Amino acid sequence: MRLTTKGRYAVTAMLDLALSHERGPIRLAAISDRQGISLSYLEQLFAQLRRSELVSSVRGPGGGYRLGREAAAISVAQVIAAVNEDTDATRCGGAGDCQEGETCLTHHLWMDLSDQIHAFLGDISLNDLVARNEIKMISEQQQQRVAARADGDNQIQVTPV
Amino acid sequence: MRLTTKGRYAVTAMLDLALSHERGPIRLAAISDRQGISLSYLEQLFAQLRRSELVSSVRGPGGGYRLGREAAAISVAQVIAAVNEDTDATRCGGAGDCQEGETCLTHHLWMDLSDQIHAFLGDISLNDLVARNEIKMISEQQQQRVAARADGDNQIQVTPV
DNA sequence: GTAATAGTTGACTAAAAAAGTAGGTTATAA
DNA sequence: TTATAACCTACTTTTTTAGTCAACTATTAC
Repeated sequence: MRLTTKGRYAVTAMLDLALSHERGPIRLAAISDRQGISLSYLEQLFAQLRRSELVSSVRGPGGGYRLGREAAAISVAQVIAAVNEDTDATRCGGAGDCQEGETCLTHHLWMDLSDQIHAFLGDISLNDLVARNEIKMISEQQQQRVAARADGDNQIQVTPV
Repeated sequence: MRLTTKGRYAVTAMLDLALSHERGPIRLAAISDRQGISLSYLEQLFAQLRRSELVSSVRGPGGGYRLGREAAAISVAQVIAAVNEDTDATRCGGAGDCQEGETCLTHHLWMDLSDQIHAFLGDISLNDLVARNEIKMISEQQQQRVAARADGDNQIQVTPV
């Protein structure tokens, strides 16, 4: 079982996509700015997300990424699984051959825990997250911060959305 | 968030203690044999478990480890916490300063997940595990295997308990 | 008192994974 | 035809895991 920055980044990036998907394809550079994730790292993650068909891409100028299907049909568990973070808590991957081919003493405990985590993460869709008030507020603050930063850096007036 | 062999070993070893605690202090070497965990590694884990007062030790011949308090009063969550596996799913440890001092987009999601895992693992005591039938059966098989191994290796007749 | 037992401690190591970097290639819209 | 942005591969650094090793101390039994 591991849940690290990688899985968290993937979910955060997907949520960013979900929040702004009506604005057409979203550039990874924009996600990088808003979420503070390195562009190169995002590229790696999105390669995996694409293979799992959770996103689709548009190349060239004006291009970027879209959600592969509606936000209500993408669960947090699917996003985490796509970047190879296994939410399985057992050592044996559920096979029960944890200790020299036999079942280890705590196998059933980890199975139960895995089920819990799966049930929890599998039941939350990106749409559910988009609807949450805390998330809406954080998203707005992030957009303002990015706009302010562009303003200060380049003296370019950014048109508010 | 991480749950690895370390935490699993700790819980397994503590459960082994709980299963045989009426036989007096248990040597780590015996746990090592039954559970297939390296003795040196067990020593490290038990040093941490001792600091958290989850076990007490008896030195010298006939010595070993005992549970620090009754099995019903030790939760799986406490054991895992004792060996430094944090069941916290956030990056910030719950502080909410995940992204350059601000709260990241998915902070609340990971907080909720942490709560779920904590609630689940905190509610299961070693005693609960001891009472489970699958675990009783696995424990018996392990004892038989160890006895058979000693028999074959040394031609020593082991007195059954 | 001496030997055996069993916990106690700390330093060290190999392997794996995570996290991030760097540099180039390809498709496409303007 | 040029700028853009996805795509891809290889590499590096850092952290963590999962151990090993060696020496030390307390206690019991003879």
